[in-house]
Amino acid sequence: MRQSQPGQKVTIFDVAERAQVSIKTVSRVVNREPNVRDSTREKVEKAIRSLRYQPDQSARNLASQHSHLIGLVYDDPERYALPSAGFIIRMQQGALRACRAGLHELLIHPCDFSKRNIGSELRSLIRATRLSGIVLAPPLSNMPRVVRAIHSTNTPLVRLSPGRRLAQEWYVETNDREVSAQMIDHLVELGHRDIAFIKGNETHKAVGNRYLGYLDGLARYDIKVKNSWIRQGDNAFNSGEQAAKELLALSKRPSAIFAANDDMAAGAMRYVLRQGLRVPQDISVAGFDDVTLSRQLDPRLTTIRQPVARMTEHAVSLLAQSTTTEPQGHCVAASLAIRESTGPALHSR
Amino acid sequence: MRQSQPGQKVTIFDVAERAQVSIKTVSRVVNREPNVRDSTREKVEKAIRSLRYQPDQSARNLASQHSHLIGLVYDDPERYALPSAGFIIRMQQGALRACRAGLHELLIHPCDFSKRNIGSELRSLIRATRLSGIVLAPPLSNMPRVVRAIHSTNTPLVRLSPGRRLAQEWYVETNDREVSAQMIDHLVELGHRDIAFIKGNETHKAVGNRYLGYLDGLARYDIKVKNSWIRQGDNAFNSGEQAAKELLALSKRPSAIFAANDDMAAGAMRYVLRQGLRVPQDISVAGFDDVTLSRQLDPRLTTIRQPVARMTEHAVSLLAQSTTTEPQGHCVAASLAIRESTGPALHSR
DNA sequence: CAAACTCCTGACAGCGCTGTCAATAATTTG
DNA sequence: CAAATTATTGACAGCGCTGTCAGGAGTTTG
Repeated sequence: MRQSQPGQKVTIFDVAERAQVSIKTVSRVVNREPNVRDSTREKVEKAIRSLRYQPDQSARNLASQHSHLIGLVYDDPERYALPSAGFIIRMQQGALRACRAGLHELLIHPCDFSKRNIGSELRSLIRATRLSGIVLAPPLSNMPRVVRAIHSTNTPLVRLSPGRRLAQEWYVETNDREVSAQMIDHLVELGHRDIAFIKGNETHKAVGNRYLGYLDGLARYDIKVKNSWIRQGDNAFNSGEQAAKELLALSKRPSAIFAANDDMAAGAMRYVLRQGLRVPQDISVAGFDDVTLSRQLDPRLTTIRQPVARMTEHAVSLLAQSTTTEPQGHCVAASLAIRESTGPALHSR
Repeated sequence: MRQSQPGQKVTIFDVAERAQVSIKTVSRVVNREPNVRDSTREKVEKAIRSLRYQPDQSARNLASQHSHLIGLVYDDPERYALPSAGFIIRMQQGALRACRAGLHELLIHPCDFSKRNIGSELRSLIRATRLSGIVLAPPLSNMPRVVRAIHSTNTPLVRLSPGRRLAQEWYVETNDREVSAQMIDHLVELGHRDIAFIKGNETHKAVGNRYLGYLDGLARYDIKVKNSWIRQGDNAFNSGEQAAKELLALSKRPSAIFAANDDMAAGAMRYVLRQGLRVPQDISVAGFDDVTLSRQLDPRLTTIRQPVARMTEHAVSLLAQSTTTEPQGHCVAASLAIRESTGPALHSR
């Protein structure tokens, strides 16, 4: 009786023979197809276990005309200063989790979103590897050219935080706007009413939603929007610093600064501290994203944790259903991470 | 005459027909095999271009019995606080670059190095996907169990910064020890002679080499090694803080602190600053790794930049030759990143 | 000029699996 | 209980490519 000898490859034939069924039935069991009698299934599973059979991916791929490979496509951070590394790692982690649960492997494909020919690049990738599905991260998920290119290949696509959603499309998004308003709740609870906002770059639609959430939050407490307290940043550290400089120069300065992302919040906080002011005693600072940096700052930054991993995880599992189900969207909730950079407002000042 | 219609799959037959050769000859051209007449090669290449033919990976994989997939296996950072995210991203970037140059795709496989069964986990992965090669990052690259498991599958393996190198093995390493001594050069040039060292966890053999480099450096200038200035850390931020505390408590304190990694250096710097001392005016601090954090500290940390991306890039290209060449090692040079946390020693104190 | 090479090319048999479809077994229905 | 329906299984033909090997073209040698 043949046992799994190291190096020996166990094929579906071996399993079929051992279980006294046809290879097709083994295939059914492996692929979790319906219409297999329970007793047969068990028999086959037992044979699989005892032989330690593992289906050969390449063969499955060729025969089934798709690769069981999920592509995770995101903007290449090589151009950035790598602040997004943590973000990418978390995306990968979530996607990997779902891939393992299904029968998939993960192919990562960073690409430079400023390049013209991403469309054809992705088409090549898809043709060559026969990707079974694609998860597209922002800002690529908001680029019509890219989305169209993928659609033209008929490859199932799930977009992450798409700006405008089209009908009949798969997507996963977060409640940016809502949770952004929750940050205002938090600040108001601490006694703040003079809350400034540093806007981000609008290319990322999601970042725009954060501003709307800020407005929602203020409205909820009948706080009047003060335009001088709303500064435009560009998502980068420096622009946060600059915005803080402008805010502190005002005759009436805010007691709290909420930035549309952590980098800008960090920049703002640095400026505030350098001016000899204390955070949070003199001014509270809050960000959005919960990047690694936010926990390394002193004081640690209050921010909003994006459930990035859960988003990609969900996206991949949607992909698994995509052949059988109608397109649908999904919202994964973000949550506040309250740390030391926000504190009670000192009205006594 | 058939043109590339979107969605239409172009097979090797189409190309063969167009170029008036057999499919085997097309295959030869695609795979860059020798023994094809130049004129034939050009004819085929022209046909490939005009039809935009792309070989089907799955079919190649099945027929050739290997996957053209390179596995990048590293320790799962999910357990860590993600400081290593930048490191992982850079590994991926380098590997991807080489993969694209060759005809490969990259499969990432983070795994938890503390788990018992990584060996069988990797064997499964290899059998299922028929990985053509593996790049193994530290600390996994130093675990005999893991290395043995991979060897047992006869899959080409390149280890990154392996501790002990075995004969007849592929590896890529950096000159940690040497460059570590260069950091001493740098500090001595600034006038320092009282240089403390914070050792790291010895599991990472490479980290041990950094300590040796420190000793080499001191020896070079006939500086006597002072044991009280050598503290043991565990690679984490806190242990750096603790070490600095011990160092500052000494009657004769060092004028510079060199830590075996950036996290510990950052911890040390935080403690120094909190004591009201200035960096670098009162004490210089240097690290090793050039993690993202090091550029976000204030002052920015002088450190050593590991050419991580180039290491993996090289590793993948070694893999490509591995079938034809004898195993060999390779050393990629690291370099100093001198920033604001190191400065002239003030002997006048 | 035949013999002995080397270089180039093509025919053909799979690689290990899945899709299709037909056959058979089990179950329900009138 | 026969007929109709549904559930379960297997035979077989590829999926699109590469490895093997044999044969033809081109070159060199004695």
